[in-house]
Amino acid sequence: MERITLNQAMENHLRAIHEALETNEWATTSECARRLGISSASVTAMSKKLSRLKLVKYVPYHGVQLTKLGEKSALEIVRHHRLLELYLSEALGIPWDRVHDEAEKLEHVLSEELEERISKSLGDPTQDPHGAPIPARDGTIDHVEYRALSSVEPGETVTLLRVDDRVPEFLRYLGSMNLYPGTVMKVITVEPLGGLLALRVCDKEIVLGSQAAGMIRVTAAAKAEQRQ
Amino acid sequence: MERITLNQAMENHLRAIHEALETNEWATTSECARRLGISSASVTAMSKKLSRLKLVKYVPYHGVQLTKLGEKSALEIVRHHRLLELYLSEALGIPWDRVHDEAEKLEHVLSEELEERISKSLGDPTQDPHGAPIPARDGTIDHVEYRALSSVEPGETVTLLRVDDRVPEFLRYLGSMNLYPGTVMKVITVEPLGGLLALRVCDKEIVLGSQAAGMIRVTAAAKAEQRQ
DNA sequence: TAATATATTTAGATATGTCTAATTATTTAA
DNA sequence: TTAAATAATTAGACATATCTAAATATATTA
Ligand SMILES: [Mn+2]
Ligand SMILES: [Mn+2]
Ligand SMILES: [Mn+2]
Ligand SMILES: [Mn+2]
Repeated sequence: MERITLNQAMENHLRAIHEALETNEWATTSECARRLGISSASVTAMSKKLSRLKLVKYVPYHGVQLTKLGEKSALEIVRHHRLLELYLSEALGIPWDRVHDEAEKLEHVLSEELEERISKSLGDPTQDPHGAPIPARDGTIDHVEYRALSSVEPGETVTLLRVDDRVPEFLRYLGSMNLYPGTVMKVITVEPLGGLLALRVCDKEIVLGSQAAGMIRVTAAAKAEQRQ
Repeated sequence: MERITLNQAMENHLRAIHEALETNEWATTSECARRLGISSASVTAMSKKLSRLKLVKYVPYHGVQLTKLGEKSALEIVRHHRLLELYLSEALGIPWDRVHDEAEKLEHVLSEELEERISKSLGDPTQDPHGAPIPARDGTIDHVEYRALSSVEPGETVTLLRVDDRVPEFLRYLGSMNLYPGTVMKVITVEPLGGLLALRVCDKEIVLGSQAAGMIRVTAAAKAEQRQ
């Protein structure tokens, strides 16, 4: 598996593709465009380029999938990104709603030596501040089964495992209610039409909209071990 | 003094100009080209651009000087660069010969918030690992008078104040002899032709070539306070 | 001062990643 | 199954920073 030199644009696209593939079989052009904040035409151009370099399988009008080589390359960036998020949060005290944007810039200029020292100084962690798994040095990554909180039935008790890290206001809102990865919560009621969710967390009642609940991933708490 | 958005190329040029102006009245095209590792033609193009933006005074065939605005902008990058060098060295243990190249990449993606937290965590330092002054938040910077070690007369005792940070092999060599900013040294002899320099440092004798001595800046030790 | 060497600029080209508008393909709804 | 809506691609353009080669200016030497 040959070594390929990636530039910033390629790295951004690869990470976007990787993250799109966490929930879908194909990374569609428009999904990548949305994640990257660029036009679909630009994504198509990059899909062709990455395909030429054997980093993705590109099927016109369907989208892309990562090849083995592309997966490996993407995981290197993802590792950079998530290690940085944790380092910024733990070592420098940057609030969890701002680490994503910082990491997005730093991930491209992190040398392997610096990556290694950051990882060591954090004790080779396996989770970023939002509950996403940090790929290991060797390119392996935990594969956790999640459910969206919005799909949980009333009466169930679940553990918060992971939250979407891209919307600062959302993260600040969660933080204000002390909803972090590891938090155990019981779903009390689900509004039939709007999907409004009432939760009990440590004897306090919290109400979440369906959009917020869709950005929160949990697992069944019965078998779910406490984490963090 | 209006605020200007700089991109990476502009930042690199401004820092190169600033550093060239530490020893010369004009930053010449070829000096900037050498520092940046690009062609003179490219430097000319950027000089025009920076001139149009009122960041430099550009006199064709002579070079550039920083305007007030350009000086302020350059000092922001220099602050990023030197703070990062110190942080990488102190907080992450990266050897002093490798921090320059790392900082060169990181300096462009350091947010003001991150800069501030790094500075705080280091106790708002005023010197980088190579003895260069770190500009303060407000854009002020220490102005120290240096002499090149190569211009010191035999018999004089001087204190090492600052070394060129761009050549890793040179820095490793200095490190192997324990020559760091703050080290006091006595010049024993100077070879008349080659400029070979014999020094006494802590009762050990060290011989330096003229090129190395030219990259080391010192001050007269009689009135020079011990530093670091 | 004139000739030569060196430094700088100009002209023209290239690589890259992005855009908009127009076209084409796919999916959804009637 | 056709028509309409949505998604993706193509074509063509643009901004940017770099390059090389040729032309021109400045500095140095004879
Ligand atoms: Mn993130
Ligand atoms: Mn990024
Ligand atoms: Mn440096
Ligand atoms: Mn740089």
